[in-house]
Amino acid sequence: MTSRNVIAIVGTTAAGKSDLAVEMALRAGGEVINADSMQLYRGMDIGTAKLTPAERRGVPHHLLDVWDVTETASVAEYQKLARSLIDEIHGRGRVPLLVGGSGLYVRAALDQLEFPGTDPAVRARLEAELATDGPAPLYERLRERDPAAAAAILPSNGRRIVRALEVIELSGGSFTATMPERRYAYDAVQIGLAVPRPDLDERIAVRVERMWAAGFVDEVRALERAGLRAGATASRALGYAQVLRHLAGEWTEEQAKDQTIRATRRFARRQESWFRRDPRVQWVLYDAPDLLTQSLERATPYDR
RNA sequence: GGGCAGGUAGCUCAGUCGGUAUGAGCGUCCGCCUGAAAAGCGGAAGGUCGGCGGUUCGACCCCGCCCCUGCCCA
Repeated sequence: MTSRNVIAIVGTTAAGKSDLAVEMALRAGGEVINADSMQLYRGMDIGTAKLTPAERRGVPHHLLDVWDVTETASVAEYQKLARSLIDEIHGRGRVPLLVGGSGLYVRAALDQLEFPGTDPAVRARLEAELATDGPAPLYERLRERDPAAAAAILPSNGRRIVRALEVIELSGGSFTATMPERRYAYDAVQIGLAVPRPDLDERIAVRVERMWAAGFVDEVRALERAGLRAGATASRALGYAQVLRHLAGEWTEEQAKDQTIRATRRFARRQESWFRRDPRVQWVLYDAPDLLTQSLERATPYDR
């Protein structure tokens, strides 16, 4: 039985991707590569629903706990890490299982996609400008230098305008503001775990309740001492951002919890729309009795 | 039983000194996304303004009665 080069398991948060991945890895002789932007952070365990070592059941898991919460995340860096891991696992004759709900990270690992460079100084300057003047003047400049990019970016989206200007400045060229055609860089397959809305909303609420019961607030408190507030990415993670506001006295603990549930649902909707657009994703119902079999079948091309 | 406050979008509420509701936030639905992506941004759908009468050219807004909710007094 030959299997694909790389098996990806995608879908919304709380769909059960991690557990399925372990099952599949056990059956297919695989190793898991995390594709969840927040699970890359060290110490963010409860809030990201990171599998405990016991739950990993002996299956090697990669790209967990590699960044400090004070570091800003980077897809480009993730891409390098993920790809070298894929090669490494292939070298061992094993199957890489890419698992996570960060759509862009999955594409960075699997697809032909190149990220133009960055420069902290340029970025900082543009961001400072955005902070003081708002997006309008920056957008005006973008329109002059790269009309095509400007047409694809909304005038109110300061973040994307800044990045576009940064790339243009550094490269002297233009910024590709639309995602390229989907082309795998590997012989990959993506399995999507589909969860009907009502179930999904319920699962999210349950998950958040469990996080709280498991001592999530203490986890955030400890990370706060480790500099979480200074982390541009980690401080904005679902749950962490809300608890931070509670710790600052802005919200009660109950409010922080409710807001976390809301925000997570909103996020799950964004994840759905991201993965739904990718016609290559093969969907399986999260609670199908033969979920594992179905998933393994899809990971095994009989047509060659 | 009496008094007061209130009944406007799924929820919490603005608002109109009578002239077809610019309604807002949240929620819902949909879309975008190339070095922060659990981030960032955009669009749409939702209301017989508690009910029935009356006054008026015209009522969500004024009047009457009724229903519902909350508080207070008996």
